[in-house]
Amino acid sequence: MNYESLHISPENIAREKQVFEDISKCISNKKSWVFDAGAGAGKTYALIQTLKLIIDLTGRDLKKHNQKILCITYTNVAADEIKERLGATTLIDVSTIHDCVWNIIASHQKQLIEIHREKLLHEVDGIKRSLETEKWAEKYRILSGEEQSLLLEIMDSKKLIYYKHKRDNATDFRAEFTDINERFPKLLSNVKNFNKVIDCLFRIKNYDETIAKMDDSDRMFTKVKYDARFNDDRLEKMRISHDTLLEYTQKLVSMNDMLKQIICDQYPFVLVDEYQDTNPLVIQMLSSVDKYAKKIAHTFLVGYYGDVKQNIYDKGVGSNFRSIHKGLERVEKVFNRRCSPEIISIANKIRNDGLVQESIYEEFPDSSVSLYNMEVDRQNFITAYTKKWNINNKNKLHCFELTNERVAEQSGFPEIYNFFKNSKWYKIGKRYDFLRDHVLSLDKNKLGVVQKLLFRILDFRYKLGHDATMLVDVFREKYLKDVNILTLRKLLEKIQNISGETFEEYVTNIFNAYRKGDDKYDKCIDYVVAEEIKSYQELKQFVLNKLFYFSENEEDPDEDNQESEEEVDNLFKISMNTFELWHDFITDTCIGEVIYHTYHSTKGREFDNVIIFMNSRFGRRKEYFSNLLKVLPDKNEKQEVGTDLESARNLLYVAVTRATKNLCIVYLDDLGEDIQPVQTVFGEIKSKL
DNA sequence: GAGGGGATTCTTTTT
DNA sequence: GAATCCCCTC
Repeated sequence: MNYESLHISPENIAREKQVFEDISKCISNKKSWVFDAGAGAGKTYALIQTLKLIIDLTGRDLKKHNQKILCITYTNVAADEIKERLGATTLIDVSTIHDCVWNIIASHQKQLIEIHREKLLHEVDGIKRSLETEKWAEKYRILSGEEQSLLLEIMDSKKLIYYKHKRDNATDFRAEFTDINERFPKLLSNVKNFNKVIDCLFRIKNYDETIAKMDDSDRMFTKVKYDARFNDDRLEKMRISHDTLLEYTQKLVSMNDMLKQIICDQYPFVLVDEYQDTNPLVIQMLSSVDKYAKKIAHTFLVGYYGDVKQNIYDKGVGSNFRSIHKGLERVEKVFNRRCSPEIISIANKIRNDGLVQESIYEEFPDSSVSLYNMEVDRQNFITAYTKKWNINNKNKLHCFELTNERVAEQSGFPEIYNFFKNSKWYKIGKRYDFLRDHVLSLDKNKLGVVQKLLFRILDFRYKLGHDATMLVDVFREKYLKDVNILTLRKLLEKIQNISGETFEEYVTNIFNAYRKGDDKYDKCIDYVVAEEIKSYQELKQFVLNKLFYFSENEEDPDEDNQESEEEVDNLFKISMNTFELWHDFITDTCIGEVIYHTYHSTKGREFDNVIIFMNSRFGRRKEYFSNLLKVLPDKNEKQEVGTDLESARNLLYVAVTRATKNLCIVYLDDLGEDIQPVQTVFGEIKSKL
């Protein structure tokens, strides 16, 4: 969309200015505020304007007192964007909440250790309580105290064997622990419950030992560590997760007035971007600093920017916000600078909190909204709409799907996604939650080990095929220094000429020319592939080791290995075109006219042409969207708080408001008889293309 | 037909 | 890691 040609009336310009003046009044009256604005209102713009205004008003004082403005974002991407739009300034710290909070508290190790010790004790208590009450532990409870300690003793001596076979099926697992089965006959009747109990026992032991070491001031146990790369608590190793970091911070701040003062003196202004996504503990913390600052009469202003209805993450504070940080001035912006009036009107009906948006523009280009309820072949439907909306490379079509699996399928590389999904490491290893990051992340660092290797080869090939690519992108910089251009060009040509219809062929051809006397070529291949892989066979072996033989399961090597080998073979027999589509997807360079996203991943973005494919089920919740559609324009917000209805509503709101001009929703399940609510919002329900 | 146990099947996103 | 389906036993 080209918004610059759209006209805004003088009245609306004045009204928009007034909104900003409301914020500026909060600043001069020293009142914290919350800026609520629906989708497409220009929230980030307002945030940046506010930052600039604060600098204009108080920059000099801030500098004099060595103070700063703090701007907290939810993601690194958002932090980077704000930094860029802001330009160079030393008066503003922009960072994610976790970075920021860790910077503040990391030096308070003495108190952190105390909190950590308490947490460990608390966890041990909790685990003991579940062993005493939960049904899955009832077989364990039957044992006498002596038997219980004996069990722990035996299992502790077999710890490595236990972890190795933990994921085996029940029969194999029992075979490995026949001695336990003899000594405690009933205990292994349910292997899963047994595992749960043993895990608990180990954790208690670990935590107890850690507490003891902390009390002994063991050198390895004098500091609490946080590493943004890991998302799991390793409390016994003094390492905490993202959530625990916030938990500790909140505790530390609440019990330490000195720290509250340090925070408010260091950062008299704190702006929170997308506050609805922020963990409630963060809001609690800011609220308590706010209270304390008032008590000691220091300046401390918080400005929250966000939209409760765009909370689509489970852990975000969402609509609970208002009950946590009270006494805020509310600034509301009703303008929408993104969507057509038609789409705005639908979005207004989906919202149920009373915020009604209006377009800021006097006129808007032709737009369309339609809703279909029918079973469709997606491809046919998309083809029809490609014509209808005149889709081409400059006017792309964006399709929203609920799951990543479907996005992978529609984007043309289901075989690749499914290969990983069905590989042992993910499937038997129950690492389902890693799949998305490992296979589909646009951040290459987040890809899995195997995926990274495949990506390197594909990216190398892609860059060779593109004229715009600089030599430095393809070759290690070291080469460029002592090789003359002619040799380099020859080498480039040689590599460019490597062909292959499938991944197997391509890699085979790469290695056919390897170690044939061309030292420079060899080095180049070493760099791209990996030092330890010298043939297609070795590549295959690498994949097998990482994804299939990782536990070195020695039993039935024949049958097992053959099957796994076949799967890897099949992966590499897939056409190179399919791999290219995967490569384009994770580099965000899709050349097609149709681009697929999950609903969630479109947050913050906007597209001219959007088709939303929707069905009733989302995950385990079979009636996720069907329940919402039955009550769609219902304004009874309070009853919905915390329910699936609320989260479905927010997700639909986010999805719908991504569209600027053309929007089409396709509901693929039966709408049932109660179609009135859907009609009220979307008008006619079409059942034919 | 009730309940126990095993295997299989699921979503999204961020730090 | 919970929900659900399926199979088995009593």
